[in-house]
Order: sequence, then C-alpha cells, then structure tokens
Amino acid sequence: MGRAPCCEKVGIKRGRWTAEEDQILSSYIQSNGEGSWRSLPKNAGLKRCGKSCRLRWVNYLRSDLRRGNITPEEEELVVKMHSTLGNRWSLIASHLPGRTDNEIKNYWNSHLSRKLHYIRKSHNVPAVTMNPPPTSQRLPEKRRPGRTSRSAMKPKTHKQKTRKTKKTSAQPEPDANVAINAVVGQEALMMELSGAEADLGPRDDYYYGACHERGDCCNTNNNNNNNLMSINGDNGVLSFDEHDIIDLLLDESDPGNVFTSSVGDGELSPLGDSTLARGSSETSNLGYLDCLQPCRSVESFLNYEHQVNDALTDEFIDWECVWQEGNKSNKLCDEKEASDPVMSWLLNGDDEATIGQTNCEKFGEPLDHDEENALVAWLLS
DNA sequence: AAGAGGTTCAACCGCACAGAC
DNA sequence: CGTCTGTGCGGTTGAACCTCT
Repeated sequence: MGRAPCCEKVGIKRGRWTAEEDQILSSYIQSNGEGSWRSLPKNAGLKRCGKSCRLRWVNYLRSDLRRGNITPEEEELVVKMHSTLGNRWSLIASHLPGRTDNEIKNYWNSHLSRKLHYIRKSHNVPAVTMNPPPTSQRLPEKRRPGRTSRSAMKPKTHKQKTRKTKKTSAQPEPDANVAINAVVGQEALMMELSGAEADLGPRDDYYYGACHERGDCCNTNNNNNNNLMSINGDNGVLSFDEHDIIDLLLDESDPGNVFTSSVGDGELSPLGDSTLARGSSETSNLGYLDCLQPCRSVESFLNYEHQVNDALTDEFIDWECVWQEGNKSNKLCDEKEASDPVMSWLLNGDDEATIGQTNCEKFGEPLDHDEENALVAWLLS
C-alpha cells in the first residue's frame, strides 16, 4: 500500500487562501515559529493541509519575500544558473534573495520558454527533439546529496497523468529538466537566433563540431567524434551529444567563437567571426555551418521578442556570459592553467595526460554539497 | 462591449530523502 | 534492519487576469 496522505482529505479547504487565513497563519508562525507543518493547521485552527500552509508561508507570507517583477539582473542570473544547474529551482532561487523557487520556475516557464518557442515558430523551425545518448553515456543531473531532483527520478510509467490540453504556447521544452539539455536547448535557441537552421537547406546530416582537437573528443560512441549536434534524416530532428556540449563549454578557443564548424574530414575551424554574413545565401553550403556568429549579451536574448522584427540582424545572446564564466583563462582544457578552484574541480583529473577525457567524465559525476555550493558561488562570482 | 484565446501564478500533487523509532 | 513521519522538491493544474478581435 502507498503511504498515508499527508493530511486528512476530508474537511480540508483547498484553493485560494483568504486574507483571514493568511492572517491566522502569519500570526501563528510569528508566535510559534516555522516547522511542524503537519500539526500546524490543527493548532492554528486552519482547515488546511500542512503542506498547503507551508507553501503559503514560503511562497507568499514570508516577510523577506521580494515583490515585483524580476529584474534584468535577476533574469540574467536565472538564465546563467539554469544553463548550468537545470531545473534546480530551489537552488537557483536560494541565490536570488526574496525570490521563491515557485516564482523562478513560473517565470522560466512563462517567460523564457515562451521566448524560445516564439523564436522557433518565427523561423518556422521544426521542434528540436533531443536525442540523448544511452543512459550509460548520459550526463547525470548535477545533484546535491540527499534529496533527489525530480528530473532524476524514474520516469512516470505507472500513472501517466491525464493532462488537459492547453492551448498555451508556453509548453516546456521536451527535456528541459535535464541540466545539460537546458544548455542544449539554449544551443538550439542560439542556432535559431542566428538563422542558421533556416539556411541549411535539405536536412541531411549536418554536423556542427565542437571539439578542437581531432580525435580526442570525449565521446566515442554514436555518430562520429567531434559532432556537437546533428540533424538527422528527413524529420529534421536535431540530436546532440552532451559530451560535446561539455567540450563546447570547455572550449579553449577565442571566447567569441562559440561554435565551430566541421570543414571536411572532421577538421574543425572556429566559427563566429562576426564578419560572416548571417543568413545569407553563402551560408547554405551543405554540411557546413558558416553562418553562426557570436552573440553579445544576455540582455539581447532576453529582449529578443522586441527585436524579432528587425530581420534578425541584431546581436543575440553571448553564451560566454552563460557558461564561460570559468573560461576567463581561456585554458579550461588545460588543468594546469585552471587556477580557479571550482574549475580545477570541474576539470579535476588525476592523470593530466588524459585530461581531455577525464574532465568530461568528471563533469558527469554527482556533486556533493560543498562542490555544489562552490559551483554556485563561482557562478555568482 | 463582449467573447475567445492566451498568459500568469498560486496552489496542488506525487515522489523521494532524512531522521526518528 | 524496516517502517513511519516530516519535509522539501519539481511538475502540473486551473482560476484569475490580460489581450486581442
């Protein structure tokens, strides 16, 4: 049998809280403190579930909550942290004073994913479908010890919730709950922002390389090495290799060169020269992605919907801002030069000779609490 | 003005972990 | 050790609100 419900279902009021209930709850917590949520409703004289009381307090009644719109700075921080941490809303929110995980989560789902959807739609680009590698090769969710993130939980195969079909366009991305996929999704976004996809012509196995050194890429599995992502077959499905994404994160090239392109025989050359025309006909050479250019600022991404009418000639997000914080040394693949302690940890490998492999493997390992805190501190630095 | 459709966000749900027993 | 309880997390829902026609 399943576990007992957190509270009696009968006689429990649900739905919106009234001002009177808020007052009762606030008064009770102020005089008795937080905690003991299960017994709180009874003691306080509320006909509410303990969890509901806790949620109301945490998300609404707490005195230290910050009201008002998310500021651009907060937005940028959310994007930055989400690109690294994934849907770790509570962790993200904990570094935004006065903001709750619910608030951040809602903001992400309503604002930022909508922008992503809008961009894709405006380019008439097929939905990006993640094609994750086998589980054994998948980058695990960064996690702290203890509580397991929902995204790391087993798939819900036992009871698929019947969902009311909503007409909203703000549906979350298919795999948005995996940290690396958040990065991948943003990669796709960036591609779309760049207009690259629209210029690819018939989709037939384009490869966007990410690694700079031939043959030493982390992945040794599906597809060829050095493939960051590919568009397969007739369905226009993009598939990604997380290890190459990590390589991208660790790219030691010029920070401006976010993307590299495969120039025959697996040879890679940096892209991102802003002198390259984006979306021009010359960019449609089959198999080569020559039209990507670096983006300049997170703000420009966040303001994309205000710019979309400008024929896509504006500059977009500078993903260095998102993931190259630690790349300031421009030598992240070189452990010797990764003086930043967090980056040293990220790149930690006992055998420096195999760092190219080791760093990617370390990326996949779970974080302990200290490591995670260090990562967050580094992100915020 | 009114209805339809879209968006926001408070609240709920189920699940998993920690700790007590 | 296993079980139970308390708690926190992330995903999801749906009423309220907003915008468009």
